[in-house]
Amino acid sequence: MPMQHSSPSRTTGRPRSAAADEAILEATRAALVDVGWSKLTMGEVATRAGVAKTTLYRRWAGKNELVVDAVAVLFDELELPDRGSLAADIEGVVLQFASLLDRPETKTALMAVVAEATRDEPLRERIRTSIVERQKRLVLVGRARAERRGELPAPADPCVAAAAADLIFDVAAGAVVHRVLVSGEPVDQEWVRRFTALLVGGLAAAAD
Amino acid sequence: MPMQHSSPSRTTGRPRSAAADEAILEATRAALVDVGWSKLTMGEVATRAGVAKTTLYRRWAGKNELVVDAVAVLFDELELPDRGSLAADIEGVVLQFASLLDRPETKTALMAVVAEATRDEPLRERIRTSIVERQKRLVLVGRARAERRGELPAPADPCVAAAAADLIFDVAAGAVVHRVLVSGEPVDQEWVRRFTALLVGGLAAAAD
Amino acid sequence: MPMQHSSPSRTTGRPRSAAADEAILEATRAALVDVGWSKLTMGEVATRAGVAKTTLYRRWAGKNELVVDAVAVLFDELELPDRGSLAADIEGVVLQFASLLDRPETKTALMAVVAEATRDEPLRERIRTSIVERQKRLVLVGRARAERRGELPAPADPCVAAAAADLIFDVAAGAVVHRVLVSGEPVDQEWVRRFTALLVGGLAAAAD
Amino acid sequence: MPMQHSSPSRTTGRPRSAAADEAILEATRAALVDVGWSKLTMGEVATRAGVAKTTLYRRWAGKNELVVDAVAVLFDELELPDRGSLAADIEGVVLQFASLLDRPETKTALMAVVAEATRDEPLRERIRTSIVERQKRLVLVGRARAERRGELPAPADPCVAAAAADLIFDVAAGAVVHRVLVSGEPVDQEWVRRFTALLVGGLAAAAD
DNA sequence: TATTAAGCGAGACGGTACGTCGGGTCTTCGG
DNA sequence: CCGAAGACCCGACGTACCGTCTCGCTTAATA
Repeated sequence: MPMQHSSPSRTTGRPRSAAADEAILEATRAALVDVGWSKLTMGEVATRAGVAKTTLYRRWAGKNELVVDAVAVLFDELELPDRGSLAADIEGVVLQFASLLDRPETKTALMAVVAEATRDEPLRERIRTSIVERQKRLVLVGRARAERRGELPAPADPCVAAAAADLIFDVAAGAVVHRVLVSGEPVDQEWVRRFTALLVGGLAAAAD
Repeated sequence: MPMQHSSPSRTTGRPRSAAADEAILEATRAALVDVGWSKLTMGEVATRAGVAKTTLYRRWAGKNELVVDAVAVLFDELELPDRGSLAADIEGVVLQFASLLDRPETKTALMAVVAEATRDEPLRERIRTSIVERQKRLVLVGRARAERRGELPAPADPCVAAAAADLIFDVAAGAVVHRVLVSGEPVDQEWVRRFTALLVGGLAAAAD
Repeated sequence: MPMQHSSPSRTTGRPRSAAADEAILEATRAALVDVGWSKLTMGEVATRAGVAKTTLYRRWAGKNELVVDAVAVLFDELELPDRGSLAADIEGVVLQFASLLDRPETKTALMAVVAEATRDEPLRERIRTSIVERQKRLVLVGRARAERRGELPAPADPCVAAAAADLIFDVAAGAVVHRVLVSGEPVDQEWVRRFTALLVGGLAAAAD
Repeated sequence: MPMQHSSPSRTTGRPRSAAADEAILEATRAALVDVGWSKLTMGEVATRAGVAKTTLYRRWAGKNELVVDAVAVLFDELELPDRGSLAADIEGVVLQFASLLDRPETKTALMAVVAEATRDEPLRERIRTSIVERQKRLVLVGRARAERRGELPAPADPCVAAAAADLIFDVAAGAVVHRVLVSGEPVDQEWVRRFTALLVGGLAAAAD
């Protein structure tokens, strides 16, 4: 997962330590918690992981890529259990997402790598595949479930459906991120309730 | 505006050059366009501004503070002319905001300083007062206008009104930011139309 | 004494404070004792003297010139009372000179300004007139006294006499300076006795 | 020779470049010639040597230590070939020493580091072992040779002998240094002849 | 089993930027 | 015109990380 090797698969020589990989990612997360993104150094990560700097650079191109990989796994925790209604599903996942964003390692890292990505297309792609697309899947699952429940009509055009899913994703994820990181206000029960009402109401209105 | 002086206003000694201030901020914006946030150096800014590094440090504590001030003024361009309806007002301001975020100096800087701010309370406060609060005002203006037009009911409780404004702000700003910087998709006429429909529908539903 | 003014003598305007001059030199000596030559700064001297940096630069061209003037006055303390014999005179003045060199302000400053002077002819001249020539006078006085006593013959040629005085001066001053600053050994009674014996013996032998 | 390593000899890691050492010292001497001591900068030396500043600081604590090492090697050139008599030996070595002191790199550096050493005991020690002691050896060699020739009596007490050697060293080195650097007069054939006469006369007188 | 190609730790390397300090100059005000 | 205060430009400081490079050593798959 870390880096595409020059040779798609070597066979000779000593294989890379699998243990080192996880130690490095773990050390990266720990360092993010302790010192934050901007004071995170490759040397520090290497030391914490009990590994030489060379080993880091053999696997990741730099700090950006390393941190994306270290943080990406955290976003796999997000789940969408069936809570019985569209509103309940939304409230559940929004709370989950907000509490994930509140963790120090994601809080300090996420916006930073996004900022770096504005001038780095490969990084942008990596973020998209490692983090963004995995969350967007939740929107599709939730939508399908709501349709099955009859809460939302099935879209006529699959292309329109995709655009709608993108919109919902940007609105939901964007609102939470903005609330937490920019406004700096808590995503509490009350806010989630109001946000969900707004979103469900908008979806219903748009469906007419 | 740059830095609070130790004494609110000294009288002795040579006064600080007012011209330098603007030259520095302008140089900062130009450098952001050319090299982006992470490769922006204080030395480079000083050179571009025709100023000594010490002059920068005398006025700003570091790169973060400098960039916030340099970028903040751009957000004052946002306006909310009366376009005749709530939907038209929202579409107008969202398009404005999106095109502002698309400028290279804001695109590269905004997320970066927000990321830094997660570990720096004074910086967070500076961002809030210099950038965030100025935008939030637009929400209040738009809401009042919609109420005057009869598109939205006047809220019973001013406290509830404030929370609603905050929510709308986080949703609108967050959605645009996420669309542009995270999803990396354009905020075009079509997307704005769909987003506005969702938001207006949600507001109408919530008002009932 | 400090600096030759651009106009040999002005008449209009506020005259320079005479008190400032002495305060600055005194502050310079004090700072030399505290921090030594290489960490001595003009700003520090100005602060200690309760004077603005501008005032320093109006009177001295730089650190070198200031320190020469500050230290020069100390060399005026050297005296050559008649101790009854050439050897006693030499012993007396050598001890005086050594104890002067042992003072922290001279110890740290003297070699430093001499070093600077190797690439700065005006400074070399200033050192010569302010410090060196004043000591050389002692040699002439001592020689004349020894001749009056009949310990040394009067030189036939005044030109030869001058060269002899220069030689004695370089030998005496050089030996003490080298002993104190380079060898780092004390100039005690015993050493002075041995040195004087060597010098007087040499003079006597050369006189034959 | 440059700096005592923390571990007397490491085994792991990339070894220090031996070539860099000589390049740095050579660059230091060249820079001394061109710009003198007080305008000599570590950055300039690094650039001239084609080396990073960090490499300098990894090996030497600062400018003082670096310059001592750079200049010390020049003093190894001094030799004391047998010229047949004590006076001839002295004249020879004094001329050698004077011409060494006349070289721009020593002239500007020697007094400077001695001045610095007045407030820096480790530096003083470094100067002593790297420069001073090596010259003092010449005195011992010359003395022994003179005794063998019968020009000087063998000293009864070895302790007295050492003190005498120290005295001669301070007188000879001090006189030359003072003549060249303080008085700023040339050490020509004539001066050397007169000085040697004085010294040999003094030694003879003291031996009685 | 021996070879061998790569991985690995350590740490020196050439760089770039940092934030600070001091130098010497200037610009203001008040005396 | 002097003097204080302090901002100004400049250049050097010594440090921190960067990402790369040598070292000597392990380690496992292949021959």
